Amino acid sequence: MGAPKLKWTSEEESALKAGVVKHGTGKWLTILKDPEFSGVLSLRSNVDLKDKWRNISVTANGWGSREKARLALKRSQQIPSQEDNPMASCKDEIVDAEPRAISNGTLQITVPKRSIPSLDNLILEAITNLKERSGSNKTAITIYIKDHYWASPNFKRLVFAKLKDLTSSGKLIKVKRNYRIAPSSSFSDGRISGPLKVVKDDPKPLTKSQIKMRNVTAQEAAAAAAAQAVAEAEVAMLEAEEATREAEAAEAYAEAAHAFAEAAMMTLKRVNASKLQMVPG
DNA sequence: TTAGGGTTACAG
DNA sequence: CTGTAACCCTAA
Repeated sequence: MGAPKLKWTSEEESALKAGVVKHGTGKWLTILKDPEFSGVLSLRSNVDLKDKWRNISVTANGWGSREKARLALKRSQQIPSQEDNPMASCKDEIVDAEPRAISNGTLQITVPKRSIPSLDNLILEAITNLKERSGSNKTAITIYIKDHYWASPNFKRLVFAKLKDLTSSGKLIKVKRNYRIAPSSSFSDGRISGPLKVVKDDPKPLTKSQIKMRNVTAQEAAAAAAAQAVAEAEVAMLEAEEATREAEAAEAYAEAAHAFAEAAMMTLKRVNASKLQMVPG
């Protein structure tokens, strides 16, 4: 709630988030030196970035490792009246959908370090992290993903189409106006609707000493770009699918979308392959 | 250089 | 006074 010292502007926050998405959590100095963000973050240090990210994580999540420590501290400080009443008997409808997807320890956003963040997983992550007892609505899900990842002009439509698809495929349950994760559905597969399949390709056997930092960074950036291309290809295909029901002339469009998706995948593969060759001095 | 504990400054 | 966000200090 506070707006104390040198408050962070939304611009700075955005830059930070973008930087994390691009370089991954931790690389604060890398993010800071990135010409793309150095302008906005020129007044911040790497430590500031780290701290800010921590704060963002805590507030966005509701329960970071910091809040626990805080509460523990408070408890020992105000030991008085510790009647302790951990919710006598929570009659609240038991919240199912245990956040199984979040077991990263630091949980947090899934940075495109190795895996490709498909829209499916993004949506699941949004619902899981939002922890809405009665499910999350479209708006909340959209905002979540928008805030933590990227924003495309047709993003809203994208999510809507995807949500619809997931609901009809039984992965999500639509209750009234909210979406919940299907009880008996381990979502964590890498499946993507339609014929397109995410290549979990991950062979990362390279020894650290063999890769130049610069190359790794470039690779990750390219992978992120490719992932977005794939996501957009998904949208195109979904929209094509819907269009097919109304107009049969959409076949060409669907084919184009498919071709685009394949092109994106090839780009990804090329990137991964090229990194094996890049071992300059 | 980064992660985390701790402290300060400000809002409610 | 309490909670929170920015800032500080230090071990690894």
